[in-house]
Amino acid sequence: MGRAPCCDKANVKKGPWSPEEDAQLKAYIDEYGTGGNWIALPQKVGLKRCGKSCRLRWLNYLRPNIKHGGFSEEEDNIICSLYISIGSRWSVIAAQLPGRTDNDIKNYWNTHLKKKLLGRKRQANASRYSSKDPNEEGSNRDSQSPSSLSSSALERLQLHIQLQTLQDPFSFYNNPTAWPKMHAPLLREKLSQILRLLDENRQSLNSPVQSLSSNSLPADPTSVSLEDYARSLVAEPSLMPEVRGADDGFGTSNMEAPTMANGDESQASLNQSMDKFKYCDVHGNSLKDNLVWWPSGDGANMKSELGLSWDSSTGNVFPTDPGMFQEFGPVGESIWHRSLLE
DNA sequence: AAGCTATGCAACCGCCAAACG
DNA sequence: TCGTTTGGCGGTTGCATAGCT
Repeated sequence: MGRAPCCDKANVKKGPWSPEEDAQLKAYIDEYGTGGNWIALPQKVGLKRCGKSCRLRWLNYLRPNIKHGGFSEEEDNIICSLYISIGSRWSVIAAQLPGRTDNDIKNYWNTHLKKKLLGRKRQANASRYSSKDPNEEGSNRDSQSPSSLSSSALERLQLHIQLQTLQDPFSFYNNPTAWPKMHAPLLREKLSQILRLLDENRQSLNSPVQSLSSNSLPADPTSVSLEDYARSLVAEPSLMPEVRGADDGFGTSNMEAPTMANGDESQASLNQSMDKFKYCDVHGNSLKDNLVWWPSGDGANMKSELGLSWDSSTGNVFPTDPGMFQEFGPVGESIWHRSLLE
């Protein structure tokens, strides 16, 4: 038996709010406030609405100083940065953008920013795969399979790598101050996890997709390149810049430039694989010239609220708390993963 | 002009955790 | 301590509209 509903659904109006209802609710709250009890509010106001519905309407639409649409580039940058750092915590992100609601930001991310950043093809792939086959029902939900990956986490990882590469694929070799944009050991560990799961899933699904070293490649060239890049980093730890500072590796202090691998056939190989996708979105469209994602302004006010560190020299945000990346664990199947299996 | 598809967004649903008795 | 209520949140749905064929 489930929990009791918050209101009598049979006697509650649903759907879009009329201007009259808006006016009624607004007038009441302006005069008396919410009274600290949303459930009781509709009755006081004289509305046949669920208390939750009133709350949502007030917070997302009627509340003073709400902005709708017209997101600025700076707001775009903040949303992208925070999404990559903390994921879909829309209320936290909204708290950094005065006048914006979590719902608005969520919608804006889903309908604009995600596409802008990741491109449209992957969206199409994702929807094509989503639960068409009854045997796959729920397979794209994070909670279904303990041995697969969170789509949100992987999406963030993909964005992170993509954005890093977008800025300068070899910044961590050439510019000590630019490193780390992501904690290297953690990144390597998570990449290993992802790649292992990709392999496991390919085997278990008997996928026709060949290994990446073969001539038969999946349809999405950039995903291939990302995977290729990831494999290079995992297979050749000397290519992965090491953090040699005295702290936990998440701060910006005491970082030294990573050691270059000597030799370097392996680096040449890495260069080659990275060249395949740098400056491209998932379709291979060039991004370099028309996108700048990291805020150039002062992000200091976000640090304390979010547990983030902000490297003002590079404009990158990363967590001071290692647990912030716990979602990279194997908790769900990814869209990225699915596109690789095509 | 009609039908179809894609897109954007408001609103709903259900879960979770805090507050409360 | 436990059960219930409520607020808050993120994910999802469904409708209106735009754009395309």
